[in-house]
Amino acid sequence: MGRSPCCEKAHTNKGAWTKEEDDRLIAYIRAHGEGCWRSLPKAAGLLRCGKSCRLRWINYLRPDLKRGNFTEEEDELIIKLHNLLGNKWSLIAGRLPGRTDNEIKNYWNTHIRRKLLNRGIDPATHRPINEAAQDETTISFAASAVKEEEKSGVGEKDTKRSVVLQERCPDLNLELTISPPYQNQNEPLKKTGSLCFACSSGLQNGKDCSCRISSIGSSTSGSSTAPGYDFLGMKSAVLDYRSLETK
DNA sequence: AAGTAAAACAACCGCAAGGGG
DNA sequence: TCCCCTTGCGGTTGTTTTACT
Repeated sequence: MGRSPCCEKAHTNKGAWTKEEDDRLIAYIRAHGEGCWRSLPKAAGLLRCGKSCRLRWINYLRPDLKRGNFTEEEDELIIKLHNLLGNKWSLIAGRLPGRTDNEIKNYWNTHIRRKLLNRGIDPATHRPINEAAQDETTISFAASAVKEEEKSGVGEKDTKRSVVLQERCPDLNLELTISPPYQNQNEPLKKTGSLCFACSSGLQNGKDCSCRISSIGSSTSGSSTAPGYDFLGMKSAVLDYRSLETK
């Protein structure tokens, strides 16, 4: 027994929306507000399924949407957030007013991935490509999860998914203790090739670069007593993440 | 101008989480 | 506590547009 379909497929339109359908949907939501997507199509006189209406509204018709090209600032913000959150497009979208998760996802796949690759950065791990390929011992959030999936080949999809989530968003996991990858604490950061959040995002020497700070021995970071505290930029990243609002 | 490839965008599908009965 | 329903999310596919030969 499968679940019942979300709608009567035989009597629903699919594909591109017409102007008339858009108008109907807008008019209905203006009059009644969002919500009750399942019953909305019938009430609004649309031959669409509720999911389709919701998607159309959220991704295209919402009045607060900011259409047009992404700015350089938005680009960098998306990269940072993706580094932090992984493919949590809705969370990323929550930090970009007027942008939708779908829009950001598409933009990532068509523009930013290539941009990072051009910078020599693996878009999945946000680490330099050659380093990711060579350094098998260093933890790489996304890459390690993928490797684990490939290795195991077992159907424990959920387990794997949660592993990925835990590793990418350590702050969410209240059980695990987060440990930075092994790193000789006496060795200067430069020598080990570890990068701060900014550098791993391709923003070498940018204003967010903490490598520089670490390397000149900033006392504010307490780097001598807490090496690795700035692990992949999580010092700032965690703070950022905690301020995120869920939709 | 026509054909083809690549890029960009919109929409669909399946799954999971959360809430209510 | 369990089951069902609704909603939301992320991955993927399909279609349209643009660039190139």
